[in-house]
Amino acid sequence: MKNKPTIRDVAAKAGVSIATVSKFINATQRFTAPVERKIQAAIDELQYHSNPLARSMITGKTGSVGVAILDISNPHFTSMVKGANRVALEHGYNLLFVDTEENQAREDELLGALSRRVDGLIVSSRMPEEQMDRILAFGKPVVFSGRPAPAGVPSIGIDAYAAAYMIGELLVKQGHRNIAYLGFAPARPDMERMRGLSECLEAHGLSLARFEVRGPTLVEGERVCSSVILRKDKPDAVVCYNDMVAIGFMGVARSLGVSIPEDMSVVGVDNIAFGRFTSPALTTVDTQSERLGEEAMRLLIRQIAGENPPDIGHMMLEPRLVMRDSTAVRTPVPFPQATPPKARKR
Amino acid sequence: MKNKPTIRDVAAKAGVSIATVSKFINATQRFTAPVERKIQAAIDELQYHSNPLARSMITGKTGSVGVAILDISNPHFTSMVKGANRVALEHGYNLLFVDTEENQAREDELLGALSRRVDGLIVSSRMPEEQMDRILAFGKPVVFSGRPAPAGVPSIGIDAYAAAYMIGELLVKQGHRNIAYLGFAPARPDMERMRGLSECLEAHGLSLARFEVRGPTLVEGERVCSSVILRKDKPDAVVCYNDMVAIGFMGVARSLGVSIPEDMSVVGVDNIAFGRFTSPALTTVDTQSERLGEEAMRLLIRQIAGENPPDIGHMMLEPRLVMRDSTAVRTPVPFPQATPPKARKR
DNA sequence: TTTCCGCCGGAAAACGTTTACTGATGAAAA
DNA sequence: TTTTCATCAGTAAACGTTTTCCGGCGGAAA
Repeated sequence: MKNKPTIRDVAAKAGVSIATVSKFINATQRFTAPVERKIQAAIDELQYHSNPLARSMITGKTGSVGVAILDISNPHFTSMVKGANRVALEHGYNLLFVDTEENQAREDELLGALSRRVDGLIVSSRMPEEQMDRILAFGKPVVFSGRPAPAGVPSIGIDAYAAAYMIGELLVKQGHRNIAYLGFAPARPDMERMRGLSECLEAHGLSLARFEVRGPTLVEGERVCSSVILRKDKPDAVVCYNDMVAIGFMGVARSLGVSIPEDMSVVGVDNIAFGRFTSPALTTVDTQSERLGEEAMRLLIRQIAGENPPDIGHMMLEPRLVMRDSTAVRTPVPFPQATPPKARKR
Repeated sequence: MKNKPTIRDVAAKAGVSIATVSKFINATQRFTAPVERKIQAAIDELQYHSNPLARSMITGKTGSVGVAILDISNPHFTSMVKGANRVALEHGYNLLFVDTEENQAREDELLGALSRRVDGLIVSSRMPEEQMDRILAFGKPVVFSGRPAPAGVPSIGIDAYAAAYMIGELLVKQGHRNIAYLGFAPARPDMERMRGLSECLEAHGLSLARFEVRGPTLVEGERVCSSVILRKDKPDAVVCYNDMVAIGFMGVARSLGVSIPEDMSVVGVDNIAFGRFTSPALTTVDTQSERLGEEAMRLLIRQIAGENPPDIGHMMLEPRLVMRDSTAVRTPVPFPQATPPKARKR
């Protein structure tokens, strides 16, 4: 009485075999009306729900997909998850998610545990290279989302290089001459952003100052702020790894008496919803977080359905500049202070 | 070669029986050194990981817990999830989560699917009353978090009444006389907030204006803003269902030329991280989101471990006022405009 | 009336484990 | 040397399904 009813209970109550019940439930064969009626009645009465574990054992399908994200408290990722969740649901899949920030060391273990519980995996966390083979040995379809993927693995992301270049162009055009980047070293997506930015500046004969944050978080943005503001050659614009860093940065910048954008322009990346509500509202680059999740899930589901990975390949979303109020045009200083124009070419 | 190795493969390679391998893996029995060595070698070589589904079928334990949350894009919930995730991990559980906002209609179905996949469930979404019996029939331990629970089900939450009362006291003490509440009707947690606020105001001889938002979101806060600002008898303070609503509200209030807190005070509930970065910084009540998740998970795990629900019962976290800059003291208007003092007592 | 075929429903194997239960082996106790 | 007993390893049943195969039944065709 206490225990969940099994298919056997239903079969007994309906007076048919378990095979018949199974086939009825899965609509894999039709039966005569009285039989179907009896089965349905038994199911209703017992409140029977088939055991997904047992089903999965047989079919090899679980009906869930895993999502490994870096940090669930970052709105960029929650948007992604929301997008992914929506299309997963549309296709009858559930989401099983792992916040890798918390785990790190246990990631390996988690992956192992996950591998039999899901039909596929979306990896959105940055991850040490050595973990890659683990992923590739995952044995199930994998899609990388918002981060560079190893060769042969379908992936989707935004063009981080283009995004950064775009920002660079904007800032230079606005007359900024002393631009700093707040990012973190080890991750490759960061490399792309930085490369785009510095190559853009180079093209304009400028160079890029660099400050390191240890993570894409509000508190890191706050932490790093004082060092960039107290720098002897204070930048007139900072571009941040993402909106979180930017928002954190702006918060303490203001409390330190630096007014944005008058004294310094700030731009972020991601276009999280809260960027509209800071003061000043944050200029940023939209990375289409939700769409990223949606497309990643579509890619994954197509793979699960058995389509050839080769013709799926890599998908690149176009970034879009979102102009708000944290950047302002400068009357550019024609040349660095106390240095004759010629010297700049040295 | 393509297929995942099974325990049988390991047993064959090690030259022992599958029972021996199983017992070795689960450390449920010791074996002689050479045997253990052979098994370990076989496992390493084959990269064997036991199939959690098959294990679950036998043991009846899944090693995962489900979390049903209302809306993953609300930082309050992500904090909760983060807390829950942390202690789940500590106890060797994984998190399986469901964003009920997206589902609504399918919630029933999801619950059914979930029930065999998890060892317990944390319910944090508001949910139609009729779903309750479904939950109670879940057959696995359930904890309600941050929302009222049916009798007999362990739960944890903050004292919403106290929180609201606290806010009321603050506003009245600051000299506000025309206070409005932005909430939504059907949910019970909302009722508690509203009751606390209105009873507090009543105690001071004031009454509460009420505006309806359709959800605890930024956009709802934005949407409702104009109607409260354009109201003939414009409130001098609004308390919002949560920080999301408050932040949205403040955003459009500013763009409509209402300056906060000079023209109007605003206070939220939850103390999400972004509240520090709006301008003005948001006065709010801390609901200990992360702790809420942690404690909910502890409660759940204790239940799963077989402790008696009765002596677990209900847990209530104390709210804490977080004073920031979106509220200001008013020089109270001694009596409503154009109305003689006596009339107020009517 | 016989033959054939399509439809309905059941028997049983399989999925990959865990876990009684059972034997066998050797060492310690008698 | 025999008995006892703990220790080590294996056999087989069970978990709740899906799915293949197969037999039986009835009606249509001959």
